[in-house]
Amino acid sequence: MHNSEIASLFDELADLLELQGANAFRLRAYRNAARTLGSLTEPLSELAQGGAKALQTIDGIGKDLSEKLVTIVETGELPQLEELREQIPSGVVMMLRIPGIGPKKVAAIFNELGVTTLDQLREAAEQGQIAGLKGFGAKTAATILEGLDQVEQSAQRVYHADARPIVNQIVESLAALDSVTQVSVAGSFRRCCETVGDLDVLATATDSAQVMDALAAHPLVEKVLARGETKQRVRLSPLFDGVKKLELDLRVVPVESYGAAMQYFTGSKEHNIVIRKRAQELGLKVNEYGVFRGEEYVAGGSEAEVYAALGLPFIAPELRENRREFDLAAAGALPELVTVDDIQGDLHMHTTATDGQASILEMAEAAKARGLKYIAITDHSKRVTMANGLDSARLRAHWKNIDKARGKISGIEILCGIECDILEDATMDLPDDVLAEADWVVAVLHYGLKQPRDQINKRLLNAIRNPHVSVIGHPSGRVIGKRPGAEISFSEVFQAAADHGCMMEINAHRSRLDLDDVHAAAAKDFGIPIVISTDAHSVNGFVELQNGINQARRAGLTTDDVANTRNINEFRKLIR
DNA sequence: GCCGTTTTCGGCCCGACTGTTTTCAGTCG
Repeated sequence: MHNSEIASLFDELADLLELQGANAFRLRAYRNAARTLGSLTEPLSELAQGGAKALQTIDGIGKDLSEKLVTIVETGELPQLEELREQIPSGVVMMLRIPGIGPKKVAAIFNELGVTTLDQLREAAEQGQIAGLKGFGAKTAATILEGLDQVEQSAQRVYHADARPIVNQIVESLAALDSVTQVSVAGSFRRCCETVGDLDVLATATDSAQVMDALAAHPLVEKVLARGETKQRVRLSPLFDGVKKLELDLRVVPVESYGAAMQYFTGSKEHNIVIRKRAQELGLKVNEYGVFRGEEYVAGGSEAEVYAALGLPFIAPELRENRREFDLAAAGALPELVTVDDIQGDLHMHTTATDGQASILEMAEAAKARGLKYIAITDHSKRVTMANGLDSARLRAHWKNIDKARGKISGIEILCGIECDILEDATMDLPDDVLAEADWVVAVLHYGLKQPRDQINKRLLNAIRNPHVSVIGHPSGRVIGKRPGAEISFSEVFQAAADHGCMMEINAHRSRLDLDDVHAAAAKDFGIPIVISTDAHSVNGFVELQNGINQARRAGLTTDDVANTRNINEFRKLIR
């Protein structure tokens, strides 16, 4: 069973226990554990070989949870969970996803009305049974009916890239108001998470009512869900088809609290729990209004002030996940994060030779316009028949065309590359003598991803040991690890890459973001050069670079860690 | 259920908003 599946068992257990009214701190222990397990880079099935004791070295895993983990790994199930599932139908757990309805209300609905499915819930609400329950009323019944419509939607999250234009429009329109002095986005969007569940916007203003009125009247706002003195929650209409309706929280705060509020609402929750504990230890209190010693205001105008009051340097939002930012801060070793402007080359893209939409020259011109100094054209190899992949002869002809294109454009270098499949039998899709002629070889797995872990590992290791392979694309949990039974041993793969001078790619395409932040951070620890590539299939594809940068920053990468921040000559030296 | 330079008990971050109440519990972030 994969780590993320095991993590979701713990999350499910927490949901079920919560419906039974279990101690809140016990629930937190399960949820913390689920979060930690989900972000491990080594398979739990392997770690569990060392027994319960070995698992207890994982933060947040104690005696009880380590024993449960061993049971799960050995038997594939957990008796306690099975038992709870029998007591509480899955439809009841689904009710927890209705906005505005929590465990207490769901438990009441289940226990007092015997409602066990969402359909029954809708019926009960429509017939007035819900409003008749103690502690419930007409409003709650209406909330449930409305929420039921959103349940399916609310499971989705929205790509950062899709939320960006929405955020920009709203922030810009609020910034234009007379009474607004500062406005900015906070939350998971500001932390540059790959996806966002909702949006948080913060403002300082001389007239908070004007700001809230303006937001309510914004063309992107579909409905005001709640409004108070300092806080307004709205539902947005989608900017594109197929993107879910985001909810947005606007908070209007005093100028002296702006930094504290930014810090508070940027999160993450886990980062802030550490912040608040640290404050307590220093005899201080931190909330969204500032840092206080007793009643006395100590800091809060800027985030830097807040961190300084706690004896900390400013920590970049992307790092605020309580992973290792506090250790790095203590060691004075917070990284200076790579930015999108640092990138000089893009090393993964397609043309009309295979499944791209633009010619070599068009891609080169678009890359140049984007400010890039070099690119690698990396069309598919023959195994990818669906994309009209190239065999040796077509590839050599394609490289000749690249050479011709070089003569028609100046100011950008074009490398002759190939995205070569690593076949199911662990050999490469093209012969070594062809790969040897390439400037740049991206080795990837497209097929046979459900093979056993050992075979997947073997394929990756073989590619890494092939001296003609420049970089491994798609190596992370995204493509491989999340497929049951096919997790890879990251330390083995990363160690091999480090030993052989093989790079690792952060694939920036939003829907196949690969080598995510957690794995990129692990790769950095092994000293592997990392390239951030767009996998562009059209001239518009380069905008995706930002997604890769987001992951790189969340991984704590600097310009030194990212190979394609170097100029072409320095970059060539890194290619083995 | 986890954790410990206050270590085997007693803590565990903090506040806003809503609805159903008549002073507060539930939910959310």
